[in-house]
Amino acid sequence: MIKSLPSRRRKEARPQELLDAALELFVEKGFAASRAEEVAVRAGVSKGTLYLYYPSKQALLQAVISHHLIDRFSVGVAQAAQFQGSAADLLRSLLVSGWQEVYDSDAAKVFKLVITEVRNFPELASFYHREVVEPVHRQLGDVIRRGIAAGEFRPVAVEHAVHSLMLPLVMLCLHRHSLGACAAAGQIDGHRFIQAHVDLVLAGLSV
Amino acid sequence: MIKSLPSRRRKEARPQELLDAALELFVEKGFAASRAEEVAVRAGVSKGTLYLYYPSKQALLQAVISHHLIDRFSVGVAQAAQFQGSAADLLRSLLVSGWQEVYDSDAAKVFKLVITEVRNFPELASFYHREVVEPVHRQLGDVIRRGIAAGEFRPVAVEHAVHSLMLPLVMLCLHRHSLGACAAAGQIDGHRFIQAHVDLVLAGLSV
Amino acid sequence: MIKSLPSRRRKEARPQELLDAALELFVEKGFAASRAEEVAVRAGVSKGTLYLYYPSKQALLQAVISHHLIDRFSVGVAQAAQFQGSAADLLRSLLVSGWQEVYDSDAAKVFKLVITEVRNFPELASFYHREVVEPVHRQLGDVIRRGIAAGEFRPVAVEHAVHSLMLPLVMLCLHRHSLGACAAAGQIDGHRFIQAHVDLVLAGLSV
Amino acid sequence: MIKSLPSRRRKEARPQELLDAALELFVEKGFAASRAEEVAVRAGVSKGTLYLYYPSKQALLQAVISHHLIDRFSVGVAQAAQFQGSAADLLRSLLVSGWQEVYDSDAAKVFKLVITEVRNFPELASFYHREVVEPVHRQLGDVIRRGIAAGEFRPVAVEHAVHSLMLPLVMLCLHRHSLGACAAAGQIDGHRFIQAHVDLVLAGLSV
DNA sequence: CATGAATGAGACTTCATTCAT
DNA sequence: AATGAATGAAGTCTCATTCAT
Repeated sequence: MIKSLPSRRRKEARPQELLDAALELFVEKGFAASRAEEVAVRAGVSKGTLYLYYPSKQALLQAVISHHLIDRFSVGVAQAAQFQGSAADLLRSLLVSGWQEVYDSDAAKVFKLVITEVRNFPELASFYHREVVEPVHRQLGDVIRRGIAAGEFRPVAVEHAVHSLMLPLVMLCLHRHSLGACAAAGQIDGHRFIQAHVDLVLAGLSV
Repeated sequence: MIKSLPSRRRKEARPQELLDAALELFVEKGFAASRAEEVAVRAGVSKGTLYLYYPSKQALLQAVISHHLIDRFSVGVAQAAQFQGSAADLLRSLLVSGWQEVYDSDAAKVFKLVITEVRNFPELASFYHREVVEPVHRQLGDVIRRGIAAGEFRPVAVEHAVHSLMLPLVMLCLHRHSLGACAAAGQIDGHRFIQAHVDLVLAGLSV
Repeated sequence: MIKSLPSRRRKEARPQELLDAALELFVEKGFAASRAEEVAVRAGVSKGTLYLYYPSKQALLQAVISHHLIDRFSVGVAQAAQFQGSAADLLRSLLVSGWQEVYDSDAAKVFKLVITEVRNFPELASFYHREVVEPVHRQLGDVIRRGIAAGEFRPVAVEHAVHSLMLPLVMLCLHRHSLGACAAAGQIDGHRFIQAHVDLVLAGLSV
Repeated sequence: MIKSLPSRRRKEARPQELLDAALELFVEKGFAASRAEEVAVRAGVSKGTLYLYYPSKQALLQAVISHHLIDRFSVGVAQAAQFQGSAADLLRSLLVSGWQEVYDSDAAKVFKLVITEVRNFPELASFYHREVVEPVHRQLGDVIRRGIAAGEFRPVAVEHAVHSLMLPLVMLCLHRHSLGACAAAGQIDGHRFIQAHVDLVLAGLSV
């Protein structure tokens, strides 16, 4: 077998390569329908090696999800606090380029994985809530509240407005890795939709 | 074993009972992690009886999905065509109570199932697109175009507006049967959100 | 369902129809690979009806074999005893037309069935030996011994000579219902071979 | 568990051990009535290991038959061509010791297996015909034709004479592994019968 | 008598996990 | 550390047999 990298370097990269392979496969086939051996093969190692790094298939799933979600959505709160412009500009700044990036990243895959597997692994629910839902809602909710207080937005129900902003963005990620991955389904131009959607909701929010 | 109904009557109900049990279980655990025998037990029959009605576990999945989606979303087009009021009123009429009902129905579960399983059963993609995406998009798109033509709505990109309306409603259904089913996750008041979301987007659409 | 015969008559014929269907199917697929229901269907009755006549699939097998072998090969001994011609003529008379008939009959199928199933149902061995091997060997052995005593045949080992006569005839029956039933295999003209074979062996026996 | 051999060595022997166990069991019980696990146990491995080497029970059957028949009967043709003695001597040389060996070998079991299973696996028919029937018939037919041409044999129908020679030898193999394996059945002294049979038929062939 | 829906033991096959090398 | 042969629990599906109608 050809190894293009020195084995020291490969060894250190193993856990990451396994996580990548696992994420890809779990999103593609679902956790239960994915074979541990295929994860290993995609990562370029043998079945046994997988078990050197992760004690079980389930532990691998949890590592995959933790790895991609921890600390990813809890940043930027401080940055938002000191933003100078309007609430609408801040939301645009936070959401458009931020979620275009998410949409293209592995985090989009992780959303699919969480939605798909959370009922079999309920501990994922609190983890996901703590690492994703909570920080994002706190941040966006604060900005919307600030906009309402400043007379920039209509006095809407903040929680619902946050959901109106966010649910389509999450759904877009899910779609990309479920129906959107199938030739027979309609495609969505994600980047353009994110822009259009944020614009539309902001128009609805403004006085 | 107690049999409260004559077997003739039971027999006719079997396929439906099996479909109901299968939908419930597949949504709960995912298709691959669900055991055929548990579907049978939930339907109150034995393993063998399941195979009397469906030749394989996969055929059962397909029957579940077909049963709930066929013809459900292709109705109401004619009704919309002759609607007299404003485009906004028509959209509200179509979406709010319509999707509150969907949200409470088995169709919501089927959305979860389709998103979860479509990559393992790609034929679901074209089926879902034909039975759900296509009719809904055609209908909503037409109403929005009518609103734009009448000067009631701003000239937005119609496809994106449809997605802004629909993706959160679908995501809401998915959420109900994934994270929303877990105690540890945040809950969403679906009915109120549907109302608030449609209102918000319509506000964003109006001139 | 159309019943072309009065049900009284059909009822009386049931056991025979079931035996015929079972023989055909067991020879075609083997006992273990044959389904009880298919026997019933071929006999034109339902699965349940089969069990009204035979208590189990194995009982059906035993009935099939008994029915076709009992008393079929133990006849003709007396007839042979009073035959006037040469031993060779007697053998020709007994074997040629007699085994051409066997070759065309259900008995040929039963040979296949016995050979195929005897190791799973050892009681078949003694039954077959008593009803077929013993009578045939006694009869043919006697004729050969008479021919040797009369100076018509060379003093060969009688048991081996009987086998030289009989084994190809039995093998011919087996072939008809195994390889011979497959298009891809070579065919044997059974009737002509029986004639030629008996002639050849009798030539070998004669002084 | 005691493992007397290094696993490398064991591994290489696995396929052969499985083939041997499968042949034995399939001949004993028939293919359909044999359980894959019992094949594995007889080969000293677990159920799963069987599937490491053969992808299905049916593939195992085909491997068993191929393994024992391929190239076994297509040899010796050249040897026969340059034989110097009489046709009768050549036939005796080819058949007597040759088939005594076959009779004692696994090939005898394979004959039983082919006859028993060919109607469920029709691809066996062409395989058997190509690997066994064709080479043997060509070879024996040539020798008989040579004997007739040399005036050593009577001008008999060659194909029938070949069958008169061969069918009893094949039947003898079948018998050994069906009725002959049952205590309740009559036994045949195979080696002596082969000798006697070839002598008898050659006597019948000679002018 | 006849039916065929229902059952559940049992067979094939898969695959997560272990462990000797 | 890495491998991959081996295991056996578990899952899908079949089918002989039963029994209510």
